Amino acid sequence: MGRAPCCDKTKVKRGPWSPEEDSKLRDYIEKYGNGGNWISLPLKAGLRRCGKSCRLRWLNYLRPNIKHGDFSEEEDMIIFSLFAAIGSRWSIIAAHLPGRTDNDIKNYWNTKLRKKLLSSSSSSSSSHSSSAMASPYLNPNSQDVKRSLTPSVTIPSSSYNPYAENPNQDPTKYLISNINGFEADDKQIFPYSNLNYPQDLSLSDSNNNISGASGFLLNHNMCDHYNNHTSFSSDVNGKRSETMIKQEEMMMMMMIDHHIDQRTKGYNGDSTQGYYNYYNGHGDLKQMISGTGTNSNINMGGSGSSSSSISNLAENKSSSSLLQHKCLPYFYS
DNA sequence: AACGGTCTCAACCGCGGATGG
DNA sequence: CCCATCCGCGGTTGAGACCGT
Repeated sequence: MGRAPCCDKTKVKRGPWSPEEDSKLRDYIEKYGNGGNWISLPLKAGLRRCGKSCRLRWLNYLRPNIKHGDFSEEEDMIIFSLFAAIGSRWSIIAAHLPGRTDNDIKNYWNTKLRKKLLSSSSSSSSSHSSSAMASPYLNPNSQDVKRSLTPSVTIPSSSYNPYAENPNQDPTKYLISNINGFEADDKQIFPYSNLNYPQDLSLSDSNNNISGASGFLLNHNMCDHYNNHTSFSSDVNGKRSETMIKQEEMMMMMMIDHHIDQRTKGYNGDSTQGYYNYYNGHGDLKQMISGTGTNSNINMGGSGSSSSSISNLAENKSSSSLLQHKCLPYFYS
């Protein structure tokens, strides 16, 4: 016995919305809101539509400040990064892309980005590219990743090749799930659904410098990592699983690569040094973030003489405003 | 111009979770 | 607790647009 339908489908209109219906729905919601009840809204608004259909139409199309089409390369980058980190949680990804809807991002992924990912992962050679599509963290086997990390990286090459071992499996899913390595317990590691992240983060800093986007992603990941460090440190049995370690490694690789990528574009954002160091086992993450460590290897780098910890960066007005105002509270909360 | 294949994206479907009685 | 209801989400569908022949 199946689930009862949410409405009587014989009495509601289905299919594309007419301009008149859009107008009715928009007018009603702008005047009264949805009243906390989508099911009863269509009746009140004089629409012969299912409440769920109204909700969808509003959220995906009529809602103010919706952006459609023309995803920027930075948005691609963010989608790639978040998809690699959390998978197909479109609503969460959408929350990081102001004006974009989960449906839009899902469609965009399925029709465009997914293909680009597959094409980039299948072309193994390439010099380091600044293109989001060719970003080597999507293919940890790439020579670029190996070159950008130290020889201590010990990721079995075959296990990351979606074609070598699982030719019949959806290569995208396999690739991503192996980058993540945490299909089963990702909520423990990246509990995005429970985060208190501010939803209004902009993607640029106060100077409209895109390095803010870099810092945004980077530091959200770092926030996660930091806030859940105990989850990384051990499982319920007090052990660190290979999966957990791999997750950390992969996240670090992503961060490093993303920053290298940003720098090749001429952005002078946060240094990658701290991530290298952490990745290479020289730093303690909490020390690295708080700047309390004594080993210079644990600082967050910064180019030239301006190396600093994250907390120092927070004092620096030239650093990302996101870092200063949005992310740090989460480090210290 | 006609046709068939492919692509896009708005909309639908059904499930799981949250909430409240 | 249990149950009913609703919300929100991700997967899927299909009509129309687009493109190549």
